[in-house]
Amino acid sequence: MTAANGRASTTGSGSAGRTAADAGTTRGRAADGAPAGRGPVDDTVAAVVRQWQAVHPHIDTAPMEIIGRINRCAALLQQAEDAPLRRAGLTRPEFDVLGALRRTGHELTPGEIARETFSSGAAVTKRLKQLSERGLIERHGDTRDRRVAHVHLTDAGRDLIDRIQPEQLSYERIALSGLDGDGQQDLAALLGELLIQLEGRLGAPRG
Amino acid sequence: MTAANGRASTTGSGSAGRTAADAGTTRGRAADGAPAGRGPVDDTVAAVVRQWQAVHPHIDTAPMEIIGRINRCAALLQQAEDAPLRRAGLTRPEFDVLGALRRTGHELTPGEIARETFSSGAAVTKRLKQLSERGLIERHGDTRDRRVAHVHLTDAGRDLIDRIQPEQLSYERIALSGLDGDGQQDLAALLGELLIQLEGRLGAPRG
DNA sequence: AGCAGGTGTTTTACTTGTAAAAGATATGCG
DNA sequence: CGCATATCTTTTACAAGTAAAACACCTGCT
Repeated sequence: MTAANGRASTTGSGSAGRTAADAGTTRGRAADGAPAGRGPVDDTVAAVVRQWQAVHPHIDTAPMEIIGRINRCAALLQQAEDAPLRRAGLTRPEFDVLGALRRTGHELTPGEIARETFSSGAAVTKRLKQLSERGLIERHGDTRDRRVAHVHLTDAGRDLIDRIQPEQLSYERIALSGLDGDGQQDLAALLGELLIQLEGRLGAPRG
Repeated sequence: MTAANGRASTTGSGSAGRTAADAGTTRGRAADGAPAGRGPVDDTVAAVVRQWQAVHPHIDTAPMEIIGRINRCAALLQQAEDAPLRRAGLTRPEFDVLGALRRTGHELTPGEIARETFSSGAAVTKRLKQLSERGLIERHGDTRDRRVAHVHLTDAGRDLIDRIQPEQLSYERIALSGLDGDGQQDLAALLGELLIQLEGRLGAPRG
């Protein structure tokens, strides 16, 4: 259950949560969607940004407002998402292995699983050992190339992922429900755009 | 340098990177910004989503398209961001500690640092030990309440963070440069909205 | 005063991840 | 054929993180 980190930084991020004013918000849809009421709510990243600006009045903090928020959202969502998995006694990385096997619909080699789940081969080896001890997956060697193994879900593994995955999706839907439908679509599209750039640039060529 | 994870999952995420078509994109601004050329590029999350839809034709994959992308972006950005820090021999969590001290402008107790950086007290204890062994911070006990310690940057620590933080920001700016100015502002605003909801719901009350 | 209970920090025991090396095969080329 | 080199997976040694317990110290109440 451990090592489910929860990073949150951006250029020295973290945050407090005090203060009140308004600062790095934008035009279009922003923090002004609220009917009338109480002053603009502030996320923790905005507070951090303000602190940095007080220290270095001239810096351009735009990157922090995106990257800091991505990291912080990832951390908070992971905490929330972990709940359904915890109940099933699975870690997220383990869940990802089962998910990869389920959604591809066929056997995978450890190397393929590593690529599918963006983890190191060594980490996958460990996870596979545990998952097979729990009877959720099985492995057998390739007959042609005896270096490679093939991994597949057992019936139990398949049942488990099929039971948990919908719970997981529901959980996520609730977590995102603070954003309306349009907001969600816009956010997904923007993140997709960014991701394409990042994967092209930083991600492996991955033919 | 270790334990700088790099999670990427959403409900059994991970991804391949094959396939080509188009699927879960949205209206408004999307993957159609390219002048003419080659078919719509696809991020890895879109491919995963398609795989799931092939397996369970009726599921609503909307949450995956946001959360999966947030996680994947976070993982890729962290890799990239780590570069400048690595050169300085700092891990991200260590950098966050220095950043918190620098941006608040005053001494912090270990507990405050833990809150600022969203980490556990135990983790902070370890980081402080290392940072002080490297001469970047110093600590002294509170005279009133001898349980508490006060931590402050040394001159060396301050010089280090002041040198690295701008590099870090530049790095981040480049990483985000695939998105135009409007896209960045919209993204920051939407993430801020989401974050406010998440922090209100999942984050500690944090008065 | 004296103690029950709370708070700030560190320690302990253990889990998991990583990098690099080791194993075990495959493959290509002279 | 036979070796050098590349590939797939696992092992090894080690670095952090976590939860829970241990410490050390305050505070308030009787």
